Amino acid sequence: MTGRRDGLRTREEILGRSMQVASVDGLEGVTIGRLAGDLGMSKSGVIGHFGSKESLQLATVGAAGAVFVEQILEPVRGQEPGLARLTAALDAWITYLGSGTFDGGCFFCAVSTEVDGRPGPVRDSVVAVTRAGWDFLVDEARLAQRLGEIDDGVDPEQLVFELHAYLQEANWMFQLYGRHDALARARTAVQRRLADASPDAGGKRR
Amino acid sequence: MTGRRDGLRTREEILGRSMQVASVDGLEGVTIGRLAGDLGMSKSGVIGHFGSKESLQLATVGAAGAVFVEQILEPVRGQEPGLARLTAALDAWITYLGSGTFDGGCFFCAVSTEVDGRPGPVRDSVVAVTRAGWDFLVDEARLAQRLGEIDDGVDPEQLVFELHAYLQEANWMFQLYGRHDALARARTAVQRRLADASPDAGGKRR
DNA sequence: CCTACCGATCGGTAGG
DNA sequence: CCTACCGATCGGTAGG
Repeated sequence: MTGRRDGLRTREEILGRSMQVASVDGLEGVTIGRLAGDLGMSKSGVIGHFGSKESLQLATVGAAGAVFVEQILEPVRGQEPGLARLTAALDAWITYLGSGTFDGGCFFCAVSTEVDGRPGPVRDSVVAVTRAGWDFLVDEARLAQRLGEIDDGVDPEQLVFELHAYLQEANWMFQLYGRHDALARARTAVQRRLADASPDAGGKRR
Repeated sequence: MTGRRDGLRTREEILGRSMQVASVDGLEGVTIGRLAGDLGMSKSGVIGHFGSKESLQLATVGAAGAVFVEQILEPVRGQEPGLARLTAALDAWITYLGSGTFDGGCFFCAVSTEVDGRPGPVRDSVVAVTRAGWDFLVDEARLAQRLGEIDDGVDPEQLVFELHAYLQEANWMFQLYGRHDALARARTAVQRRLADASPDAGGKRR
């Protein structure tokens, strides 16, 4: 009984460390020997929980997806669907970028550019998780439009393209240049873009 | 005489291959043995031109910076300074993203997220080159504002934050999802943002 | 530019 | 979960 529980706990410790390492050095930087050294265990003890490095990478992506859901999607479940929830999610997303949850900043910003040129299950998994985040934003934007909170002339996909761009740019600028004002710039950009998309703004075509 | 010329040519062949590999698999993916295999030469033949892997990485970043200057900054030198040149540079930048110049898309998009968590000369070099591109955009935006082509209420850094975000998002979406419409979305976003920043648009505060 | 080699580390397995 | 080990590859050097 305690054996199984300890096994699950060790597995989660491995995944926790693996996410941190991947956020800084990418999924290729997650080597079995390094995790073993960091966690004070043997290589076979690490890999035994997953079977192969690819399985470990897939489990790491899944664990990071769960963190994303927990930090951005869960907190906004209580919000009114539509513009209120969209705004709250973007706010939580920017907060997450500066939260220090991962040592290397946004896990998927780091990992998606790493795997985008390497076909295979790991890439497919990263595509699926990031697409879920993207689709969530588009769905809320579409709903907001149907509710009359966003002007009819706006293309929801184009709107999300721009909003998501601010999030990625903020993480890039913060991580590469250490500029803490990047997060404030993203908030400013999001507010401006949503204000322009409101029906009150007269549409502004698109 | 031909000896020195051949040496320089080989060096450029190594750097050309190194840039391609780095755009797909990152600077850590550029291993001496892999380059040697790809180019049909020995490992010592490759590393002899640079002395160490770090020097090879630095030379690769420098070579990619030269490509960036050649494809984006050189073509817009003939444009009128200010808004015309800013617009032309953004246009050339988006064209570069879809040009197939590098197998893995924008070299610096791939490499900057890789090195942002690894202090050292390679990171410093990537910071310097990307900053030069950023500063170029800010300088042109400031000039455009002084010329009355951009409204006085606009913050040039905030404007460039948003414009640069569209460029990065386009590369991200294109590389990860294979969506060719990402480039058109970036053009749409750039046009809309610049139109909103024009004095004719009445400022729109910021 | 080459061959031949160095110690370290890689992912992974055998056997317990 | 461990030790002990495998072949492959890593960055780099010696000597030519």
